Amino acid sequence: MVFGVRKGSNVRPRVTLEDVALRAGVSRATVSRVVNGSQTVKPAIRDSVLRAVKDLGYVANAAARSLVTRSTNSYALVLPEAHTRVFSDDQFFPRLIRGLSEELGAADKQLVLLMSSDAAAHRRIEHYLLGGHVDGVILASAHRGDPLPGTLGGTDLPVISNERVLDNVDFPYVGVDAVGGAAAAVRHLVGTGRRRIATIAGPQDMSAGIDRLIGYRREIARTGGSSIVATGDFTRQSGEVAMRELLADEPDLDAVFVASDLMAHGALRTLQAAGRRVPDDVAVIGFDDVEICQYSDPPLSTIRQDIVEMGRTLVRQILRLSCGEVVEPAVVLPVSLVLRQSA
Amino acid sequence: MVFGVRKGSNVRPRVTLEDVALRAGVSRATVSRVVNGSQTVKPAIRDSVLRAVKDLGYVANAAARSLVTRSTNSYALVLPEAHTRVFSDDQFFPRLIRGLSEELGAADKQLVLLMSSDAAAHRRIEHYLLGGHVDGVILASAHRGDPLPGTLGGTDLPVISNERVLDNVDFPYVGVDAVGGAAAAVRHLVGTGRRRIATIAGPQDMSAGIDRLIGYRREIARTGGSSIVATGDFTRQSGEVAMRELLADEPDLDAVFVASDLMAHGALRTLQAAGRRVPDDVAVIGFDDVEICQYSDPPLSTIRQDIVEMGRTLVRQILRLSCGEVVEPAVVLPVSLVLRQSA
DNA sequence: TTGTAAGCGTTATCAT
DNA sequence: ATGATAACGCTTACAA
Repeated sequence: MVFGVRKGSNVRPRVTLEDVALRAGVSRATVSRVVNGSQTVKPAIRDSVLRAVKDLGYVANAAARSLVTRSTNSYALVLPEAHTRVFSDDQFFPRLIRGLSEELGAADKQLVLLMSSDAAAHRRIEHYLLGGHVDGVILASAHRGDPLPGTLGGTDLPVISNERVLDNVDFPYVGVDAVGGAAAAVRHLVGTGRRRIATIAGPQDMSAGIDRLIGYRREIARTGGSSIVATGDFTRQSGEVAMRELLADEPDLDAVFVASDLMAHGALRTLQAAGRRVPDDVAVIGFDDVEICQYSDPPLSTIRQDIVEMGRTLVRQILRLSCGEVVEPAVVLPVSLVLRQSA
Repeated sequence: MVFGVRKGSNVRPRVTLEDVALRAGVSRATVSRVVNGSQTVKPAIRDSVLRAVKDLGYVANAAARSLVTRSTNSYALVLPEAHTRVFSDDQFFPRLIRGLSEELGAADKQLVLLMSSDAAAHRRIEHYLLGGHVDGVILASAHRGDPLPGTLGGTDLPVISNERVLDNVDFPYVGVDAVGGAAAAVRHLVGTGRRRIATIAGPQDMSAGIDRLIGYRREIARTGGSSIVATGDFTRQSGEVAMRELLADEPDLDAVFVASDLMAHGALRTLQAAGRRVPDDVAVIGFDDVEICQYSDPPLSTIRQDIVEMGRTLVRQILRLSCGEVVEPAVVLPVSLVLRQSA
């Protein structure tokens, strides 16, 4: 209580290795060995050290350790705050975090969250990452044009992404089979007799938007149909608007594959307002399988992707990467069609 | 490229203060001063140092700095992963994170995310926090019975919470006026002529659940009515179930105040299934103002709380706390009644 | 105004 | 199996 407070109110004299060593009557080196689980310490000594540790409530200082080991046991999740999926009720973000957190926790690593909201934030993040705060970086949903990937590319920091490809750099990534999922949706629509199948696509500056459109186009082409596309930004509102456009342009459409459930939810409303029955007049399939699918009217058929698992896999890869291992450039997780009542 | 790889693949020889000093022809101390913005450095020297910094791409090493300053510039957000609000489409979690992230970013601090999922995770977190990794802790939605607050209480780590009161310890907190919000909802119901007003309460082991029930009871008592309560766990499903109970017990109820929008959404479905018209037969008011309120049938009247602002305020307080300042034991943010069509 | 040097709390090398 | 001791990269008295 008499110690100089420099910054913060960390008053109590910190317990160090030295203190433990003194109490246990051994050297600092020995305490360090015990604390780090070395097998070359005589059991008796080990025990007395452990007792001293417990008595004193010793916990190794992170900074000191990290200074010498050159590793922090922390990993950064960088994501663009602007990302509409992050702050809607899309559940992408919570699910991702849950997966990351689970797997990181199992490895006794920590997650630091970096939101790249604006230019200032971007500078801060870059500085932070380069300052050796973390052992690796998980890049989520970076947009095309985002400068960070480029910067990171020139670094020796391990990076993993969930995007198929960023501007010029390409990091190994872990994604879901969006192309396949979209194609499966269209295939189902075709298989159930739909003939004029439109799509509401997502933003075309990120894989989630691009790939789902690719899958749609591919399958439409395969069946000799022609593409009918409107574009939204993954929000409900944009879904409503896009659906109106579609209806105006192609009044005779009988199905829509929508690149996100939220947009599909919006589309459902437009359809209802326009007096079209779903699925009788027009079938709708979304993408993501968020909770609202079960509560919409009618319940929404969709493509399910396992974001929690994606998070876990992302972690497994970055962990390997930061051990110097080489990992597969791409891991693609499967998706599945879940049928409810809208198609 | 010839350097020993110890852990990680951090190969490239790290640029240190020393390197910059050498290049700029000054001492390490001077470089340090420049980097830390000291005003006592001659402009010419300052410039040449800055140039060297840029040329070399120097970024101060976090661990080294933190070792001597005893501060990390990071703050932990601890939240119980079990928390249903975290992984539903409740938006509490994303909004909180957004607020924290914004305000922390403005202060050039970082956020580390700690999910307390199980006992093992809990031990890890405790260890992590005690290891001096962070300058302060933000405790979100700790449940009653959670052991962490107690542990933290015996520490000199600054802690701020969003719960009015934890088991035995009480940290300063930043909350919303849940009691007042619930009371306002009931008051509106009474004011519009409702007479048999029930409630679906949330879990009674956390402030969010407790306070909303208190507000309901208080206002019901004030108007001489009698309480009719069922309890859920903040999920839609529990809302459906609770509403069924209510209907069974009190078939003549004409209004329900529901402690969360998700539960209210569930209740709406039950009501509809039971052939009760909303708001004609029974009025419904929720709590939270999540996005779904605008899309439910009918759109849901609710109590709006500004979680982003709560996050920001939480940060402001923990920042002050970790500077050794004393902060007000409680900051209570206002809520507001937003009327849509369900009441 | 600038430099020198003493730590900060660990881990790791090298003797013993 | 254990103990000195030298880093690790930085900040900060204190001296000049």
